[in-house]
Amino acid sequence: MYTIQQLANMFHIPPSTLRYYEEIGLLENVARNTQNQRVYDEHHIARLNGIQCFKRTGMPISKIQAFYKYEGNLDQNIDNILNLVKEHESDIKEKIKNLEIGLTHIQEKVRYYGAIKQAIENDSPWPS
Amino acid sequence: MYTIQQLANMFHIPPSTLRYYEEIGLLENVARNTQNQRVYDEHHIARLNGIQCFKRTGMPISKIQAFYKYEGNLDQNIDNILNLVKEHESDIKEKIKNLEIGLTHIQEKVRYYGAIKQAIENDSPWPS
DNA sequence: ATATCACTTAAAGTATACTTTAAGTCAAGA
DNA sequence: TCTTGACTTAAAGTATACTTTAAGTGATAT
Repeated sequence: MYTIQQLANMFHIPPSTLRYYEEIGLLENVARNTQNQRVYDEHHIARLNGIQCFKRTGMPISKIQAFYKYEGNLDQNIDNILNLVKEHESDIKEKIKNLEIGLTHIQEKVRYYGAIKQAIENDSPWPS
Repeated sequence: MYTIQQLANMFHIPPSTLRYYEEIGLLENVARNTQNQRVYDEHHIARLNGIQCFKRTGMPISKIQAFYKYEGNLDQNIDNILNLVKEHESDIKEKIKNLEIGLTHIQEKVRYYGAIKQAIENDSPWPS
């Protein structure tokens, strides 16, 4: 049993984000204590781990919502959920490819400006 | 010499985005014809290639702006620009790492739900 | 008793990066 | 001449994903 602040610390997100995730249906069945304060459990920990995995890889909220909607009724949605994760797999691979192409260009720029810096420093080595 | 529509086609972006980039200073010195219409040249082609490289790797507009600001006065900003590109290099590497970690998790899910799908199909192979 | 703290809500606000709209100009084709 | 098409502007609107604010509740600390 966890308070909203404990979960916030655990996942390095503000409490407001946890309320927001609940509001949009990403966190479900959040219990309340006698003071009407949210009480989370292991299910929410697991769910948040999943959410953070999806978010780290750039899955939009709408798709994360769809994923957990399908998860809640897996028998009827096994094809949907399989398509969703496969599609996200390709998305990630494409993102990695783009980043790798971009990385080599950026590294060229690092070398290029590094060389210019050297040239400038050699041009006036002892500022008189 | 290119019209806004030609550049838009070339870079697969709407003309409004080209106007927007000019408005925020990413595209500079755009000439006008007698009809007051924008006329772009090879410098803008080169600049847009650079911008798209930065954008593909997730560099925020504010940083792209800073890059070209430094580029315009390189002598005074060689350290700034070198820091900027090196920082972006690390950003890209971290993004790739995150995506690769996420990818293995997603691939586990693909296998997991694939197995479930098989199980469901074997459970009722001939719907009577 | 009172202040403080951790929570609660609904609604409005923020950041980023465009995109759309409305109103207008200019030149060429029917 | 009139319409069409490609452009122009400034301003408002959109999408995504939160974040902040304002007002309030209830338990604990002084």
